[in-house]
Amino acid sequence: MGRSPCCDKAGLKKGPWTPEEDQKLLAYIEEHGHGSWRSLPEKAGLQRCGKSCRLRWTNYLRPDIKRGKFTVQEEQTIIQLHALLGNRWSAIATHLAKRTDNEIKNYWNTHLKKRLVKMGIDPVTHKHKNETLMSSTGQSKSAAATLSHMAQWESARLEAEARLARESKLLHLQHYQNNKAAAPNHCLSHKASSTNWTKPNLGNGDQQLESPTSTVTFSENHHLMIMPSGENNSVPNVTEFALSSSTSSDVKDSDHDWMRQINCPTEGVQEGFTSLLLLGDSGDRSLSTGQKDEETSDCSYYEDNKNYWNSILNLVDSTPSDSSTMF
DNA sequence: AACAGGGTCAACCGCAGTAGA
DNA sequence: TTCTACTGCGGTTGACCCTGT
Repeated sequence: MGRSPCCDKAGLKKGPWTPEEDQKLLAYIEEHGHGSWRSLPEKAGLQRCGKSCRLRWTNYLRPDIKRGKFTVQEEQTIIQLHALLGNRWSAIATHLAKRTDNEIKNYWNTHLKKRLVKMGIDPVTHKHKNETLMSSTGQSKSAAATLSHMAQWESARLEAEARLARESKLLHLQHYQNNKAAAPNHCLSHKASSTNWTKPNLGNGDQQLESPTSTVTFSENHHLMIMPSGENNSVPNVTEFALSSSTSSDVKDSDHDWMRQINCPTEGVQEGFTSLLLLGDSGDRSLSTGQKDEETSDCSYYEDNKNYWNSILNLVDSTPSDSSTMF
């Protein structure tokens, strides 16, 4: 596995990009597409390595990037997806419209992680510090195993979906580049159009991307939703894809039933752990509403944990209650 | 006004995975 | 099968900015 030596070359510039460099890169990609990143700098007249150009493009210059403050919904999405996926920023980024993995990673490290720590929640496990003490009981153990199983399954599904989204994005970009000559369009006013991804206007500020397998709705004000796409699906849907992948080959139909049971609506799900977390930094909150005595706390922790994961699954689960097509 | 310390974020580094010869 | 070239990803760094003293 030879590692790319591109950045070791002498004479290549490092550090912050100048507006002139940005302009060169932007102009070149608009004109030719990025093609091979390695050869791009030379062709574009940049004294940079290809890697640096790619990073600048993907994290800053790309037209479909939203900058500025994260909304509460975005924060919630990040926290919930992080609980499910861990530090897989690119996978998380596929579920946040117009945010880059780098931006999400930075935001997590500088804001969200600290907030969790401040509240006594382990940012890695997303468990309240007290929860560790409860883990020795049988019920908690089985609950933990159940939740872990659930998380693994969802993780595999999301991973597959993220991969699919990436592929579609690529196709979309290629299509965009191919169409550029016919219909010149400034990069920064780029409008999504592709045979694989469409972006209908929902008229309420929401943006929707439709992949061949599912429709991902992004909203400033609403939870992320993934819905089965229209009737003309010639490609297996995301869930089927995930289920057929090696990472989730052990998930059988019985697991789906099991998932359904676990995922049945629970009172207070929408006000789960994360929502409470986001509502304020008031610090000394308990996991459940009200005070718990010692005898009931174990059960309550289990309930809270279940609610937490349910809220996560509500977020990522594309399954409307009656959509038998998904399973 | 000057300095120190902390926070933020763009950019870099290096590993891992993959495609193709 | 092996090697090389290349891309993608996550962790880390460091310059810049802000705030408090």
